[in-house]
This record gives sequence, C-alpha cells and structure tokens, in this order.
Amino acid sequence: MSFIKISEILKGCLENQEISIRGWVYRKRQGKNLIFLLVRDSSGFIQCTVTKNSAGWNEADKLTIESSVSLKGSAKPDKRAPGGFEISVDTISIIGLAEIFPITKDQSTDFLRNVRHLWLRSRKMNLIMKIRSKILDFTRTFFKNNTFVEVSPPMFISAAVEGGSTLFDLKYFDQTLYLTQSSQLYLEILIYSLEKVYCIAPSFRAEKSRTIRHLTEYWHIEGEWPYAKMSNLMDFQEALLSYICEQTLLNCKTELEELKVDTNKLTLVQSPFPRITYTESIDILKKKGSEINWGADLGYEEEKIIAQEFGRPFFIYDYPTAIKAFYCKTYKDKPELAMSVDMLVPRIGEISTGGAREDDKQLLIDRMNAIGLNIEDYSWYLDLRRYGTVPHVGFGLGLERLITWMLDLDNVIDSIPFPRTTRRFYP
RNA sequence: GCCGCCGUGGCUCAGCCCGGUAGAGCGACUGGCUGUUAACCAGUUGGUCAUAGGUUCGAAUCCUAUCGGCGGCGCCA
Repeated sequence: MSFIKISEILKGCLENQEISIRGWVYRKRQGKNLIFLLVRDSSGFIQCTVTKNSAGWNEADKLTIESSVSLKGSAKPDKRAPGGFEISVDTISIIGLAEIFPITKDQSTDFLRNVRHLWLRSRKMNLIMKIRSKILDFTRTFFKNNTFVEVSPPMFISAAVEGGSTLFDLKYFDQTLYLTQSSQLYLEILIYSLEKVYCIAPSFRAEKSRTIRHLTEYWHIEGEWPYAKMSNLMDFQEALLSYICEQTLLNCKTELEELKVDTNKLTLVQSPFPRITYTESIDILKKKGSEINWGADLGYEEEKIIAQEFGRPFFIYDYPTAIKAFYCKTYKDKPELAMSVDMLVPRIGEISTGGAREDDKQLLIDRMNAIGLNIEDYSWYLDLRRYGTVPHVGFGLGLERLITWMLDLDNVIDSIPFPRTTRRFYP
C-alpha cells in the first residue's frame, strides 16, 4: 500500500479517488453516528469522517489525541471541512494508541518549554522548523554561488578564541578542553588552502545572559574571505541577507502566511543597507539625548535607539580598537580605529559581527601582549602570519537571531528545536 | 554578576491587599447528541496551595530563608 501526503490531497487533484494516509490524530469530535478526526502528517492537516456503519468505526472510537494511525478512504472537497477537503474513511488501523496527551488548549510558555519534545509536533513549531531548514538551504546556495567552500571545523578546542570567561570547559580524558565559541580561527587556517571558506556550525557561550536573544548553544554562519576589503564584506553580508529574505518570501509563502509573519518587513530587506560608522552612531545618540561618549561600547539600549532610526537591517563599522578583539585589524593612519563591522536589526540588535583580521605578525603579537594573552597558546595562529600571510576579512552571523527577527518570534528559543539556555537543557 | 516579577488539581487561572481551613474553566471518566470546526448538554473525578521555618487560637493569605522558573541590564551572535 502506498501512502500519500495530506498536502497532495489539499491540492485538489485526488478527488474521489481511494487514498491512504498515515499520520497522528490532532483533534477528535465524536457524535452518536459520526466521528470527526483531524489528522496531521508532516505536510498538513485534513478532516476525516467515520460513520457508524463503516468498517473503521470501532478503531476510530478507540482513538485518542496524538495516536498514530493509517487510514484508507476517499477524498472529496467539502465546504464544511477545515481546509476545504475531507476524507470519508473506510478502514483505520491504529499504529500506536496514545496515552492522554498532556498538551491541551490551555498552555503557558513555561509548560510548553517543559514538554518541548511534544510541543515540536505543534503546527507552529512544524512551520518554523520547515522555514529554518529552507533558510539553511538558501544560505548554502548563496555561499556556493559565490564560490565559497563549506568546511567542518572542530567543536572541541584547546584554547580560547577570545576572552576565556565565556568558554565551557570539559573533561577530555585527563585534560581540560573547551567547546568552541566561534570557528573563525579555524576558517582562517583553511583559507590558506581553499581560499573562500564558510561553515554552519554550533558555537557555545557560557554567558549567564537572561534575555530573549541568548542561547548557550547557537548555530553560527561564519565565512572567511582572503584579499577582500571591509566594503566587500558589507556588500556580501547584505546580499546574503537579501537573498535569504527574498527566497524565503518566494518559497515559504504558505508557511509565512500561516505564521502571520509581516512579509512587508522582509520585502524591505534589499541592498544597499544603511551604513554608519561608530563615530556617526555616537553623534546620532548624542542628538537623541544619550550621554554616551566616544570610546564606550554600544549597549543594547543604544543599539535599539539607532535601530529605530532605520527600521531595517543596517551596519555599524569602524569601532574603537580598545573595545574589539585582538585579531581585529586597525587602520595604519588611525590605529585607534578597528576595521570591525556589526550588522544589526530592530528589536534583536546584533545579528552578525565581522571585520578585517590583522595579517601582520608583529602587529598581532603587539596586540596580544597589550591585552595580556599567552602568545604560546596561539602559536599555530601566528604561523598563519609567518608563512605566506594574506589580508582577509570574515564574519559570523547568528542563525537563531536571524530567524527570530525574520519570523518575529517572541524568543530565540522558538527558532531552534532543542534550545539550550542557562536554565534549560532538557530534553 | 546586578535588578524586577512569578510558583494554588494533568493544564489555565481566581482566592492573597484586608488571616477563619480551597473555587472555576479545560482535560480525563460516565451518559446524551444527525456535521463537528480546540463542538455542545448533564454528571463524576482530581489539590499536604514550591520547600523549610516563624508570627498567630487559626496561614494559600503576613514575615524570613531556600529552591525552581521568567524577564531587564551587563556580555555577546
């Protein structure tokens, strides 16, 4: 017996044919002589009717919410049915009879987070995960179209990428290793072989942040690009984001509609994005009454004020060297400025950070000494500047923050199937 | 790390201010119902009020501590 997807029936080309489907019982309404089953599979929902005189009645009578079933019947259009189509059932076979399902009409976010393994069956989660998958597809296609090579960096690392305070450490046989915070340094290694490279991999941050935009494990879209400049980097990122939004609008129409996403916002994501320097952003903030001074890092509140100015994704670049990481390249004539660029969106704030990497061995060592890093921990990184160094730029984009912004979700938690936060790691 | 809010049947909440021994809806169960749209009607079931201590004749209610959760800031993507 071959089974068809519910979405095929809803397209309307299987009218009055005998068909079989497999799925789960989403709703059940029972009368004396008639049972309505709303059955879902990965593709959608369809109402099925079972009459008392049909062979399937006894099985339908036993069915509980979330039981898995296969059923045979004929599909026909019916105005009374949600979705416009209905299956009149001949036979039903119960695959797995469900116990009483804990998720009912009344739900709180706290409860749904406790039963996340069951909540993932909901229509909302189903749709978000489908779009997430598509966004990953679009991202890979865009990199591929721009001749980047996808690489697989390690998650176990032996030394910090940046500070060290936000690293998770773990027992690795008799030693201590860490979970990676970013794959950037490893991508930098690979450009010396493959040139343009990218990866889509998890990053781990032991930050005790309590916000709607932080996860301790998140998926990081990172790229490194030899010989490119800051302007190339911004061009590339805005083209990537525009492509993702454009393709999502094109390919996820029904999903976006069902999730009630404001597609207008996505239509506005087109090159060029507004670009302002850090110094300009300080001027804007001062005009708005902020007491921030040049040299201070922009906090979430400051970012929010500027984001409201634009109402769409934008860049802030050329930050003070003092507030940026050791590998950030500085301007020769203005060493107090670092070639660093953040991409920001309204409500969420930073969704990507990138910039030019210091490619001069001595300048890099000077920077590391100034910050107090142990040079020996990074000897392999310095080797990259020792043997045929090249200028290069790169960036890292937070996938969950991007999805949360695009779909206007309440919390990054809903953009990933199994979120890890400071307090939650189950299941 | 700092600040704020929350914790009452399986789920969602009321009761707390002003102390008198817990109430509703949903679910589940039983029965009824000729097409329902998270149906409807009737009945039944179900809670040491997060935990520990204190005040009191008496605590879900007032006080203290602890635990758990959510959110804001900082940090970041």
